[in-house]
This record gives sequence, structure tokens and C-alpha cells, in this order.
Amino acid sequence: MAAVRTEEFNKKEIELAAFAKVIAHPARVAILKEIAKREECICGEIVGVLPLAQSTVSQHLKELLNAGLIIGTVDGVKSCYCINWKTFEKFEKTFTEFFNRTKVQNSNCC
Amino acid sequence: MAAVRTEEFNKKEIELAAFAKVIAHPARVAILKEIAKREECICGEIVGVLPLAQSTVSQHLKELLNAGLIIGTVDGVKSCYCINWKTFEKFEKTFTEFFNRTKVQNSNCC
DNA sequence: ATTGTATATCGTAAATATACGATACATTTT
DNA sequence: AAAATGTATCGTATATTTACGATATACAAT
Repeated sequence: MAAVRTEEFNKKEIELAAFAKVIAHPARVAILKEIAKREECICGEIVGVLPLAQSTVSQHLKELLNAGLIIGTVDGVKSCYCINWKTFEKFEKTFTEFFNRTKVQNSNCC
Repeated sequence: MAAVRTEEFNKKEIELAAFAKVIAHPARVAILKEIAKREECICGEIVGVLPLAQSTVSQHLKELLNAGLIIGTVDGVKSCYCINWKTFEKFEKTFTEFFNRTKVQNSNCC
């Protein structure tokens, strides 16, 4: 028994947790910031900025791709990434809603 | 080599990633919501609502405590938890800032 | 004092995540 | 055609996370 028992929770909870997981690593946060800063960014530039091996960065990029947070295009030998703002905003909305709705449930506590 | 190389990233990135990790599990999201809904909540009530063993829930509660997101008080045999709104708002602010600052860096991309 | 109850902790198994080097692959350059 | 370049993938080691049952602990009730 070690797999997360995702089946048992409600959709919103699962989605928020999944989104959180995507940005739950400093490398992926740094990658997102770097791509946003440059507007678009080739893989090599990201590797140059991060204290990680090329293969590790590539792995993190893949996870961001899977999550739909970035879009990758091939430019000759190079891979070019940019933020998928549509998904980015979906993430933002999901987090914002979680915080707002959780707050609303409360009135006065400790 | 498997430990996250946290030392190498900047503070903001590490903090955001760490905060994200705390809510990167549906059980912990569900626990937070449940406690917020009831304003305060004893452990047994949470266990009753979640599809997880008591010891597992206790483990998740401990992580939320460590993160400072909840406060636990002993009430006889029972343990009573409530949201630590101060930390909660710190989390909210951190996420909001990340989304806002990342967006600002961009103008027009794909 | 004994029993029951609520919760935390321990021990442990299995899954997942992280990291790296080596290698494969495709494109570009020579 | 051969060499160089940039990136993805493979294989693998290790750390961390998740989950559970069993047990310990502390208080309450009998």
C-alpha cells in the first residue's frame, strides 16, 4: 500500500492536489519563471540556469508538458518552450477558488 | 541521488514548492476543507469522512501541523484541530504572488 | 484498579519522485 | 559521409511518500 488513493476523493480535491504537485518542486517553479521571463526559451538556456543535469531538466520539462503548463516546439536541433497561458490561468483559478471557498466556510475560529 | 537539491534554488521558489507540496495530496486538501467547514474539528470526525485508516489520517494531520496550516489542541482524549488562518493567508499570498509575477513577466507569446 | 476510547507513533511494504550518466536520435555543420 | 550539437530517453540508485496494522499512550468511565 503506497499508491495515493485518488479514486476516493472528490474531483476538486484531486485536481487541486494534482496541480499543486506540478509546482511542488523548485526546479519546475524556476523553469516556469525562466520561460515566462524570456517569453520563450530553448531547453539549453534552462539547463544553463539550473543547478541540475540536462537529463534531469528534460525530465522536469516533460512533467510540465504533461500538465499542459508549457508548450514545446522543435526548432531544428533545439527545443523551444513557452508558457501555455490558458492552462496557467486554469491553475491560477483553481488555487484562488480553493483559498476563497475555504475562507468563506469560516467565520471566527482560533 | 534522489534528494531534492533545494539548496541551489532561490528562497521564493523553494517556499512556493514547499507550500505546494503540503496541499499536493487530496487527503490534506479534504482535511483542510473539512476543518474549515466545521470551523473546528476533532480527529475522529475527519477519519470518519476520509477513506483512509486512522493512522494515515493522523500522519496527514501531522504534516499540516508541521506546515503550520492547522493548530491542534487536546480536549481530553480527543484532539481538536482548527485552521491557522495566519499561515493559510501566507500560503494564499505566496501562490497569488507567483501567478501574478509570472504573468507580468510576459506580454505576448504563443 | 480495570476497561474502554481516541489518537499518536512505530515498523514496514510498496509506489513514486528525483537525480545522474550513458546512450540514442535527429538535425545541422563541416 | 562524417563529425558535432542539442535534446530525449533509458537504466539505475537512492530518497521520499503513502498507506496500513499493531502498538503505545493518555485520559475517561466503570
